[in-house]
Amino acid sequence: MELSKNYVPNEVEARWYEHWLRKEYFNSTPDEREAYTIVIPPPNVTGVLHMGHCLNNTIQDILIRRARMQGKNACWVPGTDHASIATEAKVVGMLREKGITKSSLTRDEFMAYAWEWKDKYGGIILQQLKKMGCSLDWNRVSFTMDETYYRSVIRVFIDLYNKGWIYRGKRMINWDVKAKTALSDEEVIRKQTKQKLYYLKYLVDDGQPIGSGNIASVENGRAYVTIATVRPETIMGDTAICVHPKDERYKHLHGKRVIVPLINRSIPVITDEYVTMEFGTGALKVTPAHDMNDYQLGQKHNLQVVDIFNEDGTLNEAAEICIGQERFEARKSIIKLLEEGNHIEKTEDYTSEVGYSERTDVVVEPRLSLQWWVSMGKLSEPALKAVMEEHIRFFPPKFRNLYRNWMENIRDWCISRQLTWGHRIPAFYAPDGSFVVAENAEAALEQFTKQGSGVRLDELWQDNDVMDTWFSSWLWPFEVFKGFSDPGNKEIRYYYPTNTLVTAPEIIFFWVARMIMAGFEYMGEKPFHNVYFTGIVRDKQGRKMSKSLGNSPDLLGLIDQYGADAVRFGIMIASPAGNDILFDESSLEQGRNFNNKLWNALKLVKMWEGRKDRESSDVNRESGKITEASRLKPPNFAINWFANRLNQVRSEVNEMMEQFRLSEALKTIYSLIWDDFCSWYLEWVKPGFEQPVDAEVYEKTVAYFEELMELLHPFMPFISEEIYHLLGDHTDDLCVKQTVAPAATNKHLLEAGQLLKEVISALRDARNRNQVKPKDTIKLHIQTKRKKGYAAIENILRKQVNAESVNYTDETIAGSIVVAVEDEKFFIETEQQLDATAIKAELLKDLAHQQGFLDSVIKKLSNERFVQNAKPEVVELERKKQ
RNA sequence: GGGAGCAUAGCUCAGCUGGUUUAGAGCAUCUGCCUUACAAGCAGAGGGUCCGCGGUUCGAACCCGUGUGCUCCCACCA
Repeated sequence: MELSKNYVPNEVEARWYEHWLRKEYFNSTPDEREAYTIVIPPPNVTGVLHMGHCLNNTIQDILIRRARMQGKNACWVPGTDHASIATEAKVVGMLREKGITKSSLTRDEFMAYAWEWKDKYGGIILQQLKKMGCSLDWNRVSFTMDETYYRSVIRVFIDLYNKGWIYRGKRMINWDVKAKTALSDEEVIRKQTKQKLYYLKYLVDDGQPIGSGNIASVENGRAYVTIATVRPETIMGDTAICVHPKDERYKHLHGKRVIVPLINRSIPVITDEYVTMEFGTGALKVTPAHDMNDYQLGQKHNLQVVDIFNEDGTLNEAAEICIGQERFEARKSIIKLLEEGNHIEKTEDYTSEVGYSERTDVVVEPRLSLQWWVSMGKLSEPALKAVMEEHIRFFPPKFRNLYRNWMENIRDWCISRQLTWGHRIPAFYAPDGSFVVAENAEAALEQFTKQGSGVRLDELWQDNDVMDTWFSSWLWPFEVFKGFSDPGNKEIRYYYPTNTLVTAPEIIFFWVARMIMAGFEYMGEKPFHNVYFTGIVRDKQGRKMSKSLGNSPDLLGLIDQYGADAVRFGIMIASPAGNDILFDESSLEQGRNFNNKLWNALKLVKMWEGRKDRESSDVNRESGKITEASRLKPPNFAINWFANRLNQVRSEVNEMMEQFRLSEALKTIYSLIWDDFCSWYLEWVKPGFEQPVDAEVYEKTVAYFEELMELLHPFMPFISEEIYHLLGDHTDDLCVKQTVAPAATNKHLLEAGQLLKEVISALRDARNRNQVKPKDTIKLHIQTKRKKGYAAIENILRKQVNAESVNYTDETIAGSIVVAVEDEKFFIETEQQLDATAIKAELLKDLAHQQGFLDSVIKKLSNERFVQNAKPEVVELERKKQ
């Protein structure tokens, strides 16, 4: 068969993925084997594949494929997340294009559009994962709003409510005035923002009437207090002024009242140690309705709460002035009014962090609102313990500290969202405002009736809010196996706890921590044994990849250009667990080059296929002459050495994989293939041009190559499968080939191989330095105590350094290039004119290095305290160096 | 403000229990090669104040202290 010059991935990839699917290799059902389970972190239905997914899913596929080849029942569950905010935004956008506003639709109508959108676009990302070679069990695709899943989410809500852990409370929340929704703390992005700090004068209320109209001026002679604020538009919500109790400047104000400018409301001066005396003027305006801290202060001091904003961020009647204006408009108007009234003492530029909505990028408004909350105290206890006691292991372990810190300071979780797409809160209200929590209206009515309420079914209405998306995805590891909806079923018993969760550290609190909590609460067992945290994929300059920066490469384009294996290689080669990856296309090039290297090695071996010769020996391969050395069949050394080297690396790779050192494992395999196999082994056994190849050499080489492909397969599944089949007529597939444990290795043989490599490199270096042309042959003289050992490798050595002859000598050969490796000496005799001074300089440099090394050893050994204190084996080691 | 982490070659990273470490790898660079598998290649080479300072130790890239710089998380002062 004619093989193309270079490896062409696209056709190969499509063909093999199709084949694997047809053979149903990725499908799993419970059986007697050990299960190895991974649930995919469900991407948003709105998502398209990006570099983060690429990294994350490549890692999962490596783990799953490896487990599959180790005889485990590998099950990787795919699925998507309904992503309420993101999806609703998409659907609203789509409707807008059609000229439909969301408010003109009923809930059911909107949901119909949303489902239509989901069915049309929601599966794109899963299709893209196939291009990457991901071996997901496609019979198990789950969605967080599947019928039973949906019902489970509702029932979990009801259960937690009945346990008293879900409550409805008026709390200060982050409000997105554009999306008109509550945001979780995690959805608020804090950004340094330039602002102005206004110093406002509040008159002390001395019982004197304020000037006419409703704008009071600060008149000469009247006492006032100055406060600093960046939000003058909220002064109408002020219900107190607060100073530090120990602040001497304001002691005279204790117990007094002051007057809010413009609206002339009289408010008390309170004292609290919360106030920082050094900041601003040391006097703080307290606006409980519009600031998190002020709210807490207000509660502590029993202050009135005056909410001056509507839900869209415009001012309401309670503001008394500027009613209907948008908050930033109102700020301008108020400043103007304050200036007119001489209430502004001064303004300063000021930079501080302001919260912005992750979704709409508008400034978040702290707002009092009735929301649904989960009290986290009880839930977090076992979840914290499991990680601290390493029942769940984190890779890298440094994230345990982060986790503990958060879990120990955990706050209640606001789970209601003012959206339509999602799991609707199962609370039903009667016209009098009372409510019950129930699975449906009929069940709700039953409860009302039991309570003695005479409410009718048609009078009940259900809460319009939906739940935070994470309130569904925290059930993911067990509900994909129906562990909650069908407790104790065969699948959940077999697959749960899952083995490894692979995810980004960014969502350790959003998702990982909550899954652990839900797992313990509903399955009585942790959801996974290990958590592998990937890094964040950044661009070359270290910036996070984002749509707005436009630095996010088109992944499918990259797969087209380089091939999926090369992309997998490129993303994995330099990404230890937990380390951010500075993504650079050059690593994909490296992957593509590696593909080619494999391809060319295949071409070489295939060339031998028709030329194997059972009768041949090294004799006719070299020159036809029978010599003493050639009867020793030098390739035996190469064959035996590589068998050992292969086993050695396989053990190393096993160890690395156990420790989740994936990129190191890949590097090790890369080097085994490129250096040991291609650069050394193949060169050592390669017959001369158009010479036949020894049948044993051929067969062993093919076997080694197949083993290498087996080792590589989890990382680069397509090319390894392709080469495996091109190497031989296999009826099985590498994808499901069962790996046997690596054999023990022969230490001496490995050391001999290492020495041979070093000798060859040293001799080549000497040739290079002395400008001996590659084509020019040399005469090699070896001064060694181990002549016997050289017999086995002499032919390899001769070929590798282009020597026309190899002799053994006890004496120095005059006029030759001297090379020393360990305690062996080599003399290169050549026609080449030698530069004696250069050679001497080289030798002296080397001697100095050796001497320095020796000196350090002698120094150590002559140090009595070293000999006394160091471990005997260490001393022994140093003695040997001498 | 509280917490965590990082700093090793131009770049990305190894270096696990302090001792074969006068510190390694890949990429990049340089030199020489179109050598019948591969120039997307081959053969070699150069490249380091292990962030600074102090300490512990017979011995420190590694342990301790401290300083500097960077990253992330949490909480935030109006």
